Amino acid sequence: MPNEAVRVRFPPSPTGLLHVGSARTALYNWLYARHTGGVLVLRFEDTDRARSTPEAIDQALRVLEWLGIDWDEGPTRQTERMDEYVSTAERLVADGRAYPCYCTAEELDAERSERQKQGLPLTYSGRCRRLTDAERRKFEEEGRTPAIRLVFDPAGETVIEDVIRGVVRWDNALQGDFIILRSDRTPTYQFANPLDDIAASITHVLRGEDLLSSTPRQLAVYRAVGAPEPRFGHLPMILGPDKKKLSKRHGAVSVEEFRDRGYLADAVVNYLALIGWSFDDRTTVMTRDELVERFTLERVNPSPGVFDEAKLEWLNGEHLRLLTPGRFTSELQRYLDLEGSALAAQPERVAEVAPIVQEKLRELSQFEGFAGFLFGPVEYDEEAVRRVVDDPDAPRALESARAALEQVADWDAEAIEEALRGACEETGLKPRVLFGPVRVAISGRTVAPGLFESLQLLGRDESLARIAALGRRFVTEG
RNA sequence: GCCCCCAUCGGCUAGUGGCCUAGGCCUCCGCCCUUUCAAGGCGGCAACACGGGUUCGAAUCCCGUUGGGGGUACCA
Repeated sequence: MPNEAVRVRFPPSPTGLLHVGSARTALYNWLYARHTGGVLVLRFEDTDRARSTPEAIDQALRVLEWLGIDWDEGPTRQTERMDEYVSTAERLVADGRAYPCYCTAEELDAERSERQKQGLPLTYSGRCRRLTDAERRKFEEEGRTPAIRLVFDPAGETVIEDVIRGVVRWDNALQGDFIILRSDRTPTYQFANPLDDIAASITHVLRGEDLLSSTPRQLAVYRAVGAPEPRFGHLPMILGPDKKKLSKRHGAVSVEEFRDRGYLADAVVNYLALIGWSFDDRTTVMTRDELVERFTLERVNPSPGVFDEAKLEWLNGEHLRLLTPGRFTSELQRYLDLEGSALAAQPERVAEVAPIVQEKLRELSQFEGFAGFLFGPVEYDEEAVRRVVDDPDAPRALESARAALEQVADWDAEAIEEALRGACEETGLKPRVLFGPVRVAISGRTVAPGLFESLQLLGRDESLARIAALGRRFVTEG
């Protein structure tokens, strides 16, 4: 029943941190492979030796693992296949499909600016293609080492049926012969990339739109070596809030930063899937399995999308709530360990507190500020304290709460709630008026987990002590 | 300069000629939840870039303009 086995690939160049744009490309390839039961090939394009680093490879591997993107073949590296690129280039020269080019960078620049001036496309003139043997010998004697250029037939046009953009066409006369092997004998991206895809029998090339205009040149390589052509699908770019290509100056753009800030991999995957793809007109929160089941190329959008951190944050909250309590606790503990938080040293306490914050957090990084008062002494937020001090009902609220809580026999959330509501009736104070000061008294803030659960976890003595302590402020400050 | 791509609320998007006085989600604003709130519930603001066609009928098709993006390297 599967027609043609799908074979896709993700070929990052290990020259820096894995960008969210690259991660999205990896994700779409992975989703497509998993959805179709196909194969995902991982390969590192490290022919740019000056910029490629082993650290970047490790980092990319860790990020993919964290995101839960696994691959079926590889990882391979282009530097392992150097001989292959060179011998293929030589064969193309022997076949007359490529030729040595002796032009220097300066000559090329001059040519380009001249064409620029004339309003012509900036393509290579092809002058070295017509060199005589004698001229070649002369250049060699001058010590020039040639690069190899592939002959690009200027006749007609190159047409593809892009999987997500439809028909795209280019005038072949505007392409020009391009370099496939540098003068140092290393291959260019335009050459190594298609050759590797051919070797891996890739059926679908799904990549960013920034690579759309390099398609004709790569197709020329397929044709030169007589390989069957793949389908191409160019994914929309991810933009920053200013609609420019997303970059460092927009803030966090490496996937690791989001991991370190306490985002869940599932939330990041869900969010990334939604930039450029949608399932229908109403589904937003999806698990990894749902994404795999629903992902199709037909629903990928061709227009670029802005990276919206606010929505990622919200989605992360949704995914935090989707976790089972046990899983939430372990994710939280893992995050605290990673951050080197002091709270990480009290895993039992973390496990006790986790359930009462799971409904409220959007990011794991909020935990410490949100529930730190349950781990040690309170740190009073000045603003919160002032609100209590300015409240004429506060002294009465604190005193009645203290008195009521003192009478609680079994110190659990239910009994605590009953006692505090009783205090409301007795004093005639509205719950929000009475509970507010109590909250500040025990947590030091106006924002905290559920009040009754917090009191229970804090313990009777500590709770009463904190309420009394805040009450004393009225004596000294009032 | 030249080539290519894109164009629905502030953001992500649904919409493939009539179901659209354009739907959902995020943000923002307001209200509610006899517990604050960053959680939950409810409600509100807010868009088919512009101009021509085609058609009985256009957000949807065609052309142009404008705007944005990408490419134009011995980077990938």
